[in-house]
Amino acid sequence: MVSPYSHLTQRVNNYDLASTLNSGQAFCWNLIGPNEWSGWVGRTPVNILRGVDCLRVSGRNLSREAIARYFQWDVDLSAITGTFPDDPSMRKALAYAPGLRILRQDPWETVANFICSSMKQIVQIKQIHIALRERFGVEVEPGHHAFPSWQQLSAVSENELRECKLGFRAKHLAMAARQLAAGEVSLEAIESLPTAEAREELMKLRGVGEKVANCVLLFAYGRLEVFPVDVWVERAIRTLYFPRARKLTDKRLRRFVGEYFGPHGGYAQQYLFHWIRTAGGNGK
DNA sequence: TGGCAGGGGTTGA
DNA sequence: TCAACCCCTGCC
Repeated sequence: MVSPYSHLTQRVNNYDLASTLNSGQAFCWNLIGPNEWSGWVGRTPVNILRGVDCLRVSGRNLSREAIARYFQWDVDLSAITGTFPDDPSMRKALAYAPGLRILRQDPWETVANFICSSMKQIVQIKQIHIALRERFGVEVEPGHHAFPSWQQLSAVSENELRECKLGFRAKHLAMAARQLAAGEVSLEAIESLPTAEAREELMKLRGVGEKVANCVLLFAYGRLEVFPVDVWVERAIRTLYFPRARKLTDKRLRRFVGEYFGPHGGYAQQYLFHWIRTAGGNGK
């Protein structure tokens, strides 16, 4: 039986869909027309269109609740950005993409994506993501393969994963899937843990260090205070906030970002990262 | 067209 | 603290 194709329309203001889908937090979205993207919410393939004052989502068997949660369109963005520190760089980053949101993605898909992200650029991460879907995912609609679950990937060999251009990350992903299958870590249980303990649990997974764990906490578990520091952000923080510091240890930098950027530091980080990466940090 | 450097990180010694 | 891990992209 073919499930019904439907549309959902949500009135929004201050939602920058392009920046949100193109800011290195999700890897399953493709631009298919002016202001229109094709991608996934969990195991549901959807298209989303940015209208003048609304978002229009189309797909089969849409759940408004699941879509709203993924796109976080009910979130009061000004209440979040209002807690950001008021300094020249932060103001420029905010002005550059004022409606940028942090999505709420599936934990396993996020773990897998970020295990694959190490030493890779966004284009390459997307290629790996697509290869994993097409090779191992279930075809839920003609031509649309859902991202493979950890149950599915736990039965896949390291060599088969290597064929998806994972390189040395193949071993990490295969082992992480097997650890989940063996019950060593529960992604569901992490939902209710305090952030520090949740991070420790995630870091038990092979291929998940502090940076990847922080990305998963921020993009999948909604821990908006968590501030992942990668080489882009590190460079940006050093240039923007410590231009004259010859010696700024990693420890001091981490303490600074944890304290300075406040209760939604992860959100602030996403604005800075997107601005630095796409505008070069010069406020274009 | 080919050679080379370097990349959004983790692991293990 | 640091090399090793794969291999793709961008640049010359």
